[in-house]
Amino acid sequence: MAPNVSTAATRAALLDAAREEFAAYGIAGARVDRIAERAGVNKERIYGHFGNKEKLFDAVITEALDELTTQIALPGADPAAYVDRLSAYYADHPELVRLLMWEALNYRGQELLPGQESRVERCARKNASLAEGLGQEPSTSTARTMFLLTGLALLPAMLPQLARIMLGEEASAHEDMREHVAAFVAAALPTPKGGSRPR
Amino acid sequence: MAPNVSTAATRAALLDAAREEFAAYGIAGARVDRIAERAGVNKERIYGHFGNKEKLFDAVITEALDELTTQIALPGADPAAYVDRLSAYYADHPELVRLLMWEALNYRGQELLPGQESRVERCARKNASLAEGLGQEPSTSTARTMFLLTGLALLPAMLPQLARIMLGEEASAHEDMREHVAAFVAAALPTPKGGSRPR
DNA sequence: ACCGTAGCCAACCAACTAGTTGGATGTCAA
DNA sequence: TTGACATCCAACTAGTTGGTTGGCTACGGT
Repeated sequence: MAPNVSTAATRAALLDAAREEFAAYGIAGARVDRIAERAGVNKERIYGHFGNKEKLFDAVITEALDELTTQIALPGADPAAYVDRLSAYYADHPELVRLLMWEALNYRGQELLPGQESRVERCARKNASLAEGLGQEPSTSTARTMFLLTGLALLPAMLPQLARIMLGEEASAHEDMREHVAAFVAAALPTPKGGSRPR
Repeated sequence: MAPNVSTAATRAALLDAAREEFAAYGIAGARVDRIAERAGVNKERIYGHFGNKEKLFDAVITEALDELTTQIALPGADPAAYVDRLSAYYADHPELVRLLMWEALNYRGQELLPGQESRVERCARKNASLAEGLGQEPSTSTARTMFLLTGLALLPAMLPQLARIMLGEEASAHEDMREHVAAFVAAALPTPKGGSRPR
């Protein structure tokens, strides 16, 4: 029979609990017992729904990236504005930043990433949008720029300890930092004159 | 009596082994037994020299940052060149990048970081150097720029899985990426005209 | 010669951990 | 009514782990 509401609710509760636990502690540091407890579900259900700890992590990061995609529009004609709203999203969702970091540290170079095909596809669309906004054809160069924009938006949340050392109390002024990042990007990337229209 | 060569050698071997283990697996994922085995030293010596696992990590990252400081000159008048050589250093020492990431993920906001005072001091010197190179006074704004330059140099090694998704095979072209980062920085930051001389 | 100490070791310990097992309950189709 | 199956649970298992302990050896000072 089709899974009923209760099964879907169990799965959702486990994903929510796992997101918090993996964001805080990573894959090796997360505890399966704690995830189950936080979800109010038996530990065996984690294995029933997801198979093992690592597949649970994959499901968590895939879901978090899906949510990002539904909420943040493509770069378009204004990369600085794009970086600004992406920065704001990451500031509001530090768990996604941390999940990407744990994933990066766990990455061994060749194996497929969770949801790889759709992630590649989405990034290609972002690259195309950025290229159009810059009045250029999509290329490796524009993809590198897209990578740097994504990275710049992530940096403040990725390196809070470095921000603290470098900026002291000002490290808490997140909005000022976001403006600084957007200004940096605006200076680095020319806004195209005439021609291209934003979508 | 003063520690003899053998004691210093034990400590050095433990630090080397710990650097590899912590870089690869982080604090929670590292195994004390593996560190001791790799160092060719009894596990109890870790506790004898460092106290506990977390203090060992602190010693490792402090040593790695000390080495960075001895090898990379201050920003000076050419921030793009600075980012280029910093990028090259991080590309050659991915273990430092990873240690900074594990530290970031372990950071809980308020507690002192290992070697905090000297790290703050070094960053203040970098900020002063950058500010002078830009023909400005050191300020929170120049400190934010310094933070972004440091972050840009770190990005490719910090997010290899994202680079892979966004750039495909081109993700392995590290030198091209470094040039792209340096060009991005050169575009974002004006080179001062007249006035300031590089140190 | 003896004593104290530094530095080292093998073995140990108490607690922890991911994953499994045997069984219970509810639902639906025959 | 019965059987099959999905979904759930408490208890368990086999192995892991950070840190400790009791003792050995070498060395230097008295």
